[in-house]
Amino acid sequence: MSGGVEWAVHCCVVLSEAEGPVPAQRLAEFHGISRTYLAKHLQALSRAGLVSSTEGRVGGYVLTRPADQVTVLDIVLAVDGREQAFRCTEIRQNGPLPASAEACARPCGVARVMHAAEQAWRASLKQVTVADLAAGVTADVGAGTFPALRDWLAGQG
Amino acid sequence: MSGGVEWAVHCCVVLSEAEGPVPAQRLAEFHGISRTYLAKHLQALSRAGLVSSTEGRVGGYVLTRPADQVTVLDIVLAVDGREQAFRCTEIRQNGPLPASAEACARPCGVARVMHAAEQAWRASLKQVTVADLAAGVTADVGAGTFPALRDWLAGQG
DNA sequence: TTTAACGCGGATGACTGATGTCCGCGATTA
DNA sequence: TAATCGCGGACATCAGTCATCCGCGTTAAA
Repeated sequence: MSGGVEWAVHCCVVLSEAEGPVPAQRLAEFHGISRTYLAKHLQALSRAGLVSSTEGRVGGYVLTRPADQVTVLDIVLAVDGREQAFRCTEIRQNGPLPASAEACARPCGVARVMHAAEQAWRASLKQVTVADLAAGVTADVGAGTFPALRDWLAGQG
Repeated sequence: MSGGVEWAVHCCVVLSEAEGPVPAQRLAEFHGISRTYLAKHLQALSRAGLVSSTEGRVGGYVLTRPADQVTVLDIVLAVDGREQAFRCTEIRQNGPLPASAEACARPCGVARVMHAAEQAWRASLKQVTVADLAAGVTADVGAGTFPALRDWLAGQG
């Protein structure tokens, strides 16, 4: 699992609490991470339609949907891609006793188990929204966190 | 997710249906995969205690436990390691507004969500045993599959 | 007793993907 | 006109996967 997912989720939480477009420069500075590399992941979020970007001088990123309609799964799939982590190489078709062609119409039992587990993983991520995460931050580190964030964002602009 | 997991699971299914120790050579030949590389994964299974190895001339691998007491999760953890796929880099402690030390006693909300999803993934893999997979093979490709496998294994010995 | 088959672990190299940077382009605003 | 910003491609680096080979000790058959 790529580390860019962590950055992207944290950025979405920040965007959900910001009042206007936030440029990648600010997001990177706020999180203490690489600006150029974070830009890649933000562009992936933009291509997936999760965030909207405004170009030009006072540009930046805004959440496209309300925070309670953006799940963590949405972000993970946008950054890490939609393909399954398990890739069946069909080794049942190899060797001296290969499976018949008609038996290979459906995926093999091993692949089915792996894909079911991945579905469970995705279902778990789908249950949590960016709004839930933002509420968790307030509960964890205090109600003053996001006002302070907004002040810092405004002070930089 | 490493491809060696797929090999290891298939090998465990074969071992569950074999009558005696099966050497890595046979397992690799049967699946049409690299012998030397498969040996690495089998050694990982051995270190994890899932299979027992007998050295020497007629050596090979045997399942240590009954097939209905070996879960797919056991195999995955043995081959791919027991660490979580998501690694929190604690970016909440970076930047101009770092989280306080006491707030960082517990993992952050993002990490909690990711770890919960991984737990769901593991729980799903834990529900399926090697015996279940073997039964699935019989259902998918016919009851004659494992007898033919045993014949082939005996014929090579 | 010799030989061949086998498991084990370390060293090694190729390859793939993740990570990270840089540059040029077009858009927008001061 | 200049500065800021998003976008995409090219590029370099690095870690992990994939795969091979070697030497060692073990065991059973010839």
